[in-house]
Amino acid sequence: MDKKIPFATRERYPEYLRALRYYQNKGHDKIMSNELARELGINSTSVRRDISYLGHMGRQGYGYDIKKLIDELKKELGDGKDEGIVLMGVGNMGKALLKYNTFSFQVGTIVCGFDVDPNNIGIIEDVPVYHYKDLHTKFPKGVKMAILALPGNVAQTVADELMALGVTAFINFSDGVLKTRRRVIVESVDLATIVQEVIYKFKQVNG
Amino acid sequence: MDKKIPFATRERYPEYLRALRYYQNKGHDKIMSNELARELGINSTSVRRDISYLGHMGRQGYGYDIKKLIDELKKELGDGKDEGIVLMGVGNMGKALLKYNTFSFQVGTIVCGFDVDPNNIGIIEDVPVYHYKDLHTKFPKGVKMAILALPGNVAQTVADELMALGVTAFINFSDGVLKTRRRVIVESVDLATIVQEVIYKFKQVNG
DNA sequence: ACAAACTATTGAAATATTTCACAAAGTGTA
DNA sequence: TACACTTTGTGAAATATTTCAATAGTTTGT
Repeated sequence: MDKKIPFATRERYPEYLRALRYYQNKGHDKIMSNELARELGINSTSVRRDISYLGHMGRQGYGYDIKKLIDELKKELGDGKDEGIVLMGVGNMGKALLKYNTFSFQVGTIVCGFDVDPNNIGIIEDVPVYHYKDLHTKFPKGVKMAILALPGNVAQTVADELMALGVTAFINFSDGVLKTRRRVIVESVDLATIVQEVIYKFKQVNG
Repeated sequence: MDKKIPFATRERYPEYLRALRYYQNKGHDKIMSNELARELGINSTSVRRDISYLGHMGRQGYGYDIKKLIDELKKELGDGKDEGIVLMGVGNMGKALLKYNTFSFQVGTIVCGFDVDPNNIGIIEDVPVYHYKDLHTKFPKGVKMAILALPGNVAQTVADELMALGVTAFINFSDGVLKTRRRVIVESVDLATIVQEVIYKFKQVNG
C-alpha cells in the first residue's frame, strides 16, 4: 500500500483522530472498523480502506489498537504542537478559543492575541493579549497561522496586515469572504452556513 | 435538468449561498461562474453544473443574477427562518453565537438559552436565558434543533435530556462524540479538528 | 489442537464526481 | 443587422470514491 492517499481519505483523517481520542478517553484501547464507521457516518469498508493506506494497522479478529492508530495518524497529519498561532480578536469567540487552547488543543498553540478593547488586553487563559496598535512590535517572529475571531467588516484589513507580516494560513470565524494571495490557506468556519446545513439535513429526514 | 441533485453538489449549496450574499452585500447584482469558482475553490465547470440542477439560472455572455440565484438556493435548501433553536450553554461560545443570532443568522433563530451559571441567566442579546434546572418547564414547545455550546463531559447528558424532549438535530460545539438514536442529526464543529486540518494543508504547501 | 466466529485486507466492480470540449445563446459595438 | 466576444449549458470522457466479494489472519471456546 504505497499508493497516494486519496483526497477524500485524507479529509477524513482528522475525524478519525477525533473519534479515536474520544474512545481513548473513555478508557478503550482497541476499536473495530464498524465502530469507527458508526462514528463517522460512513461504511465500515471505507474505514478499513482509509486505514489501510497507513499500512497494516489492524489485526484480523481483533480490530485496531487505538494508541497505535492515533500515533500513525498524527504522524501522517503532521503533529502541529510546534505551530504557533496568533489570535486576532479576543471577544467571546476568541475567549472560547483560548479556553480550548489550554485543555484541548493537541495540534497547535495560540501564542498571543490582539484586540482593540482595553478590557481584553492582558493575560487571558495564560495567553498574553496585546493591543492591536502594537501589532508590529509584538507580533511573534516566525508565526505563520492566525485565527480571525473578529467582526467581518474588519477581517479583510486585519488579514492584509497579517499577510504583510508573513502569515500564510487563516482560520476565519468571521462572516465575509477573505481575499488572499495564491498559496495562502483560508479555512472559514461560518456559523450561519453550519446551521443551514443542519436545517437542510433536518428537513430531508423530517417531512 | 430534473435529475436528482448529486450529494456533492448539495453539500456545496450552502457555500454558494454564502458567497452570493457576500457579493450582494458588496453591491453586485450579477456574478459569473468563474468568480464563484474562485470563491469556492473549485472548477468553474463544476459551478455551472451545480447550478444547472436548479434549472436555467444563467444567461450566456452575462452570468447569473445574484438575487434570482439566492432565491432559488434558499428554496432548495429550505429557508429555515421559522426554525427555532435552543442554545445549551451560554458561556463564551454561547454568547458569541447569540451575537451572531441578532445580526447575521438568516437561516434559523435561537429562541432561548439554558445555563447553570447564575451570571448567565437573564436576557442576553435579546434572547431569554433560563437556568438549566427549569429545562422541562421553560423548554419551548415544538423546537427540534439545539446548539450545544458546553463542556464535553456534560454534552451527552444534556443531549439525552433534549432528545427526550423531542429534539432531533444537534449542532455540537463541544469536544466529545454524541451517541444518538438513529435519524437524529448531529453536526459537530470541533475547533481542534479544524485547526488540525489547516495545519495539515499548511504543511502540504510549505515544506 | 481444532473448529467456529470474527475482523482486517485487497483486487475488482460499481458509483459518483469532476473535467474536457464544444455547442448554444446572449451581449455589446459599430 | 452583422460580427466578434462572452459566458452558460451539457454529453461524454476521465478521475476518484465507495462498495462488493473473496481471502487471510486472530481470537475464543472446547
